[in-house]
Amino acid sequence: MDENLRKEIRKMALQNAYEHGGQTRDKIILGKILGVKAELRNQIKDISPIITEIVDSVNGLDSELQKKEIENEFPEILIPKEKIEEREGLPELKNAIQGKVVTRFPPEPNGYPHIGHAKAAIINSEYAKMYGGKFILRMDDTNPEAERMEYHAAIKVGLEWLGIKFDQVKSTSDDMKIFYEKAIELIDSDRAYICTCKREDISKNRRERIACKCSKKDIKDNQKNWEKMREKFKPGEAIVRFRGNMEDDNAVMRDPVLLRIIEEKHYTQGDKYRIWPSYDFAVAIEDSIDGVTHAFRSKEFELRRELIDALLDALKMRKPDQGFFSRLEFKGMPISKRIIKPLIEEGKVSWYDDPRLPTLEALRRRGIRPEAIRKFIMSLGLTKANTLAPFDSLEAFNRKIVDSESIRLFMVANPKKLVIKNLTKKSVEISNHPVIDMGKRTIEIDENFYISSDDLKENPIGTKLRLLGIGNISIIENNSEVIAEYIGDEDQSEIPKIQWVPIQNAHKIKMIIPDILFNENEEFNEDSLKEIDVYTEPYYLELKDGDMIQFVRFGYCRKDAQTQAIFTHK
RNA sequence: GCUCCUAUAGUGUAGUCCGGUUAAGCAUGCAGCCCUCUCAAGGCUGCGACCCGGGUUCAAAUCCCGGUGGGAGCACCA
Repeated sequence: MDENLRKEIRKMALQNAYEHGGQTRDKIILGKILGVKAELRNQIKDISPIITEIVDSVNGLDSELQKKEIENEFPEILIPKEKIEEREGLPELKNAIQGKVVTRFPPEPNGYPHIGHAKAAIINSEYAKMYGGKFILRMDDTNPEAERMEYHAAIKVGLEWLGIKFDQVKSTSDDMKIFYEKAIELIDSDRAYICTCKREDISKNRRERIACKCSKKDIKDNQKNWEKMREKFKPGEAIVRFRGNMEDDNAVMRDPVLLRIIEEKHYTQGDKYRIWPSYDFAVAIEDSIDGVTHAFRSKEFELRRELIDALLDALKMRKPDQGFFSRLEFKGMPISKRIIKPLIEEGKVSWYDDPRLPTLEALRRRGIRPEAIRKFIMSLGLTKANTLAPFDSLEAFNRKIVDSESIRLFMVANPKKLVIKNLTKKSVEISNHPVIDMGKRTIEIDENFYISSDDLKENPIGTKLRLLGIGNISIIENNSEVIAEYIGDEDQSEIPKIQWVPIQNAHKIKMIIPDILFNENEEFNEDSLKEIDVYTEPYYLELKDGDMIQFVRFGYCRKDAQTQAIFTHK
């Protein structure tokens, strides 16, 4: 046993003892030394007793002696350990070549974009950015019954607001001719057949893993029926099915639908087509021909991975790598149209931009910044575990961004009139931000103010308050209005500091305070939107709509209009 | 019912593939202190976790087996 090794072990033992109250353990030291010197792993029997001996010896010293030895022999131990550097951003991709990664975000234009869309768009776009690759926005519009131009536009606006840049924008419906070619190819090679069974029967057979009679038809029949699908068959009478495996454990593989007849007018293609590809068929082909190398989507699609691979194999087309992530939803904030739509119809929620909703438009109105959303989503990582993120977390990111650009203003809720008897000041100058130079504003004052009754004790007579920027007062009367006397400017830190608004030029606004829509028991929260009348300084009128404000001692708000502000967060 | 995915502090995650260098890292939250004419931001300190049970191994959050909890799919929606 060479001396250097003994010394190294002793150093480790001392360090570990030092970090753990003067005691260490041989198993831990063994693990540590094997971690550093992998070559010792086949000599465990030899070094174990030595480690035990050294550890015992170190444990036998009192901490003073340990420290002395460290100082003399291994002073480097005393230097605080450097923090382990955390990986920035998303985990590395498999099979990714710098400059050759292509990702895509394929939303269906059937609703307003929300935080879930943001997650998919951000993850895919970050990967393209990370590898210097290409990022595609593809409107996945293969169900004419659901797609609308209004949604298409809203999605683009939302993504633009998020600051997501695309190298290419397209629609799945641009490639209808290709879907037809590929469908014919599958029919001609007997990898697909036309099924004319009833919808319920198909579903039942699928559940029971039974093949239907249509799957036994020969290629010629299928080719004939394909032609009939183009005009003669009515919607629902015939579909193209992939020959998968009716007995597969993965139900998705049980002869899935590839194309079906829909006669609804499409929002961009009109009535040019009546046979439309299903999601699986369209995505498989699109990702392949678009050159997508890595396709990430939420995990409810996980079982489709096998189908998409099988489809592309049958067509001898290139396959992308597929990845999945958990859906993102906030506690008490529904994401699905199924839940939001009735709320709007019942008038419980005003519209898709209601600040209680997790739509991008609502988040924007509420004062959440795109950069906060990006950081937040990146902080969630690529996990497949269910995420029910607390809104707190997003707020924390947002607060840090918004703090440096929010002007500090005074605002009084639950106002109570205050008269200061002996105040001679006619105006005060107050700085717009405590650390950043955002200028100052002058507020004209007289002896009449609003202060918040929240800042008054039950029996406030005799209490002292400091009106921020003005000075100290002592309360002498508390009836319908509070009467106080001015007692000087001295900064006495034990006096509570409060904000105020001069009555003579107070500006009344409506403060909207959004809260979660559904409580723990998933019942609608009747108090989810509070609207209170509050008074602000007149300076509020000089701000632009959309500006962020921090009302001192209240929280961050976004100016929504001259007479209305929305509470963002504390 | 069948199939798949998933499980780390109050919450969200890193680490898990390839067992040891971390008696588990970060953020948020909470508590305290500093700074400050805000209950903000910033700085510092503290609190707090490997779902359960077996097994393999000198060594398991990590590998294996068996449970349990949560989610998803079984559409002519995507």
